[in-house]
Amino acid sequence: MPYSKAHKANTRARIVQAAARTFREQGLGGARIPEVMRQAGLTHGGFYAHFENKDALAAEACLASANESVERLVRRAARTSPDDAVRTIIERYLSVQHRDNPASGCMIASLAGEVVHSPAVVRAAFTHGLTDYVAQLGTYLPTVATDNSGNPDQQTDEALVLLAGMAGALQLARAVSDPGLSERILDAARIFYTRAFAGLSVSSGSSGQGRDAGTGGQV
Amino acid sequence: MPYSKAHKANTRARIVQAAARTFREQGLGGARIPEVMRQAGLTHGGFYAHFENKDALAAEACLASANESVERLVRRAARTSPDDAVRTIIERYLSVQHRDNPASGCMIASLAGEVVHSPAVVRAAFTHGLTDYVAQLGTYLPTVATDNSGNPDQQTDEALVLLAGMAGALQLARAVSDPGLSERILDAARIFYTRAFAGLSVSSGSSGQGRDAGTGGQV
DNA sequence: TGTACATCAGTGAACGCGCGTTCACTGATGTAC
DNA sequence: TGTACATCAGTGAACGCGCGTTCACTGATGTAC
Repeated sequence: MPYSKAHKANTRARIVQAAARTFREQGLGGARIPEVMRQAGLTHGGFYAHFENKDALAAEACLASANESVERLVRRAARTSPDDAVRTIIERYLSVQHRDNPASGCMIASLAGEVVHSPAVVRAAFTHGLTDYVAQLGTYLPTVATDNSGNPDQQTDEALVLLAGMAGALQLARAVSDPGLSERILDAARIFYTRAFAGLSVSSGSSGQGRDAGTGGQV
Repeated sequence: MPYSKAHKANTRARIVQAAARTFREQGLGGARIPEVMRQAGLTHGGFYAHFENKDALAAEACLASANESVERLVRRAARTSPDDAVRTIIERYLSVQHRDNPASGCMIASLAGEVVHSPAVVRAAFTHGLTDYVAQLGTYLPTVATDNSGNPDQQTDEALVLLAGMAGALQLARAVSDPGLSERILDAARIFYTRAFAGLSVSSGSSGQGRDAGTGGQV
């Protein structure tokens, strides 16, 4: 019985954490296994003692990233007044910090485009992570933005729209090569979604709010 | 002087068209040059007589796809009453047909996620294409959804938000492995953006409207 | 308590496939005579 | 007008790199005696 069971589990967790960051930063295709292992303080050969293949790791990374974001949502909401929760979430999501720090950011925005071309394991994990995130996000929404048809799942619908909209805007802000356009996308989307989902008070100003140095655009 | 100049230009155009479809369908990383050339009725060796490398082709494909979409926007708007233009655009964009036919669909939704990791040529072309598309989309917007601060570029801001939101929703609808969730994303987003950008009348019903067979989700 | 042993997490060289790219060749075409 | 020729678009075999994956090995650890 060499090493404790905890030791291997610990190592595995380190690999998943490294993968969660690297995949978000480099994409599913761009991230390389040797790089992930190096980030976890290991060499590439040991990888297959922990995972079946790269796709299996990608799947776990999706779930880990989503959990990370959900927990951050919960922690952040606990600190603010309920009314401010949505506004704060939107402002953080559509901030320059989030745009510039994909490694610690929302995995939906980072991976959605590539997941379409990924095998079932990855897509299933992505779907699961997205569902969790949306469920949590929905709990902060006022349930007034879309309609009043009495649909009990309305909060989820709104959360889906908000998440999709923010993720789309963040992606475009990252993709575009014109810095002015990039900020413009963030600003316009921030103002629009704040108004639509967080009541009427809009904080104007360009990409503001979190411009202080910090842990960087974490969502 | 073998062959006419028109002959080579013609071939080149065929390659770009094939690339525009293949890149949108398979992604920038997933599309392979031999496959593109085969789609254009050629073999892979001839490729470098027309383009410097794969990235140069990707850049041209971005522009071609964007032009295709802009022209479709213009043609479609010319057929409907001005008030219905936005509604029609939103309903088409967020349709099951568009989701299931990326090859002829919006290149923003298909490529945004990968463009982030692409070299400058591709990002520049993507940015250019996006700018053109947004400019055209802006001309159909009523300029009432965001604010009334008198900003002369407000239509562009709104178009950016609308495009980002729709592209994000379409991407998620494609990425998710649960068909029910996929349709739900499209439905929720369609209702939301129609309400926000095309006045009050909402066409409910699930993913409806364009369910007839057709040329397939072209945007 | 100390020591030999069995286990297996982790190492790093090597393999092999896929794909972008190159290159020597071919054959279809327009021009010159 | 017909024919030889020069050009170069297009062919397809081959190259080479990157990266996922494999594998023989090592050495750190917990257990048995």
